[in-house]
Amino acid sequence: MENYTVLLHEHHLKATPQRLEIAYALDIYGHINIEKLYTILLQKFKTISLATIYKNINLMLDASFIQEVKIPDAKSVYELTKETHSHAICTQCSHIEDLSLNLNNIKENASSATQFQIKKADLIFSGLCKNCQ
Amino acid sequence: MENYTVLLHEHHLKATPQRLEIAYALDIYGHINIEKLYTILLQKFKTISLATIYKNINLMLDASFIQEVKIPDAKSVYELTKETHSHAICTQCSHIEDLSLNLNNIKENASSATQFQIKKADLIFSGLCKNCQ
DNA sequence: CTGGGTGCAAAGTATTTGCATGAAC
DNA sequence: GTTCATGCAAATACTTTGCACCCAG
Repeated sequence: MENYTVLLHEHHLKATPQRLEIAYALDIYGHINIEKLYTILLQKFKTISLATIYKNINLMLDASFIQEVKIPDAKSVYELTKETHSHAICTQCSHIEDLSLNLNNIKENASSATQFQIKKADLIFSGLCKNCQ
Repeated sequence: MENYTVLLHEHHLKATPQRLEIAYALDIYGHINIEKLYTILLQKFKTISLATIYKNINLMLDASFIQEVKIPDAKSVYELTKETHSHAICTQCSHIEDLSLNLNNIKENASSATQFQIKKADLIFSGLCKNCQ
């Protein structure tokens, strides 16, 4: 990833320095929670406020520029919107990894079991990452 | 389900009237958020406080008497601990359904893809329930 | 230039804590 | 009787809002 300005514009968001830095941080770190994002942005913008973070996160969510990932026993983190994928989180070090899994079969099973018209499946694994085992 | 006193004791929790009612409400409704739980308990205990709800929910979570279910774009709900299962939520009416799916295969795939030692998989489907389609 | 973004302060909402009283075991 | 739960009030944490000023397009 490189041109966050274009990416923001594609989502009908103005490319302010603060937003560019949020996009950059999400891209580099992969998954960040509000608190950490604030800490990171503070290094670049000495006077940035949490209100700005929250406003932008909410706008970016509305614009589908980013996605929220709800994690068991932890605060939500945010990531740039990419192809659909699942997550694995380490209960020891909190490291989060993306993974692509084919969920078509399981979606069909769920659909016939529930009679739901299923639109998406959020799947998150918890365990120990390679380093923490 | 019937004897919530025994069930509470099995989890090393005293069987107070408030807790019995929480257990009953969770059993009947299946999945409830804090706010709704408070509303329900208020009918039985005119002076119950939200603090009591929160304290009990946290104790019950610690004791694995109940589980939290994090839902996309909505507040968490709680359910009595049962066999491992997945959830489907209707984006229209918020109805939540439990379903049993065999995730062994997908867990193995995730394990080899991430090198994680996987302990659990939380899977939640979003879509339209039979009534809302 | 103009619409929208930023930062600050304040408000609003959600959750936790301390403590005196009361109930479970 | 002893331990722990309850309910209230207050404190803390989290998130949103209003507004004056400023910047991206």
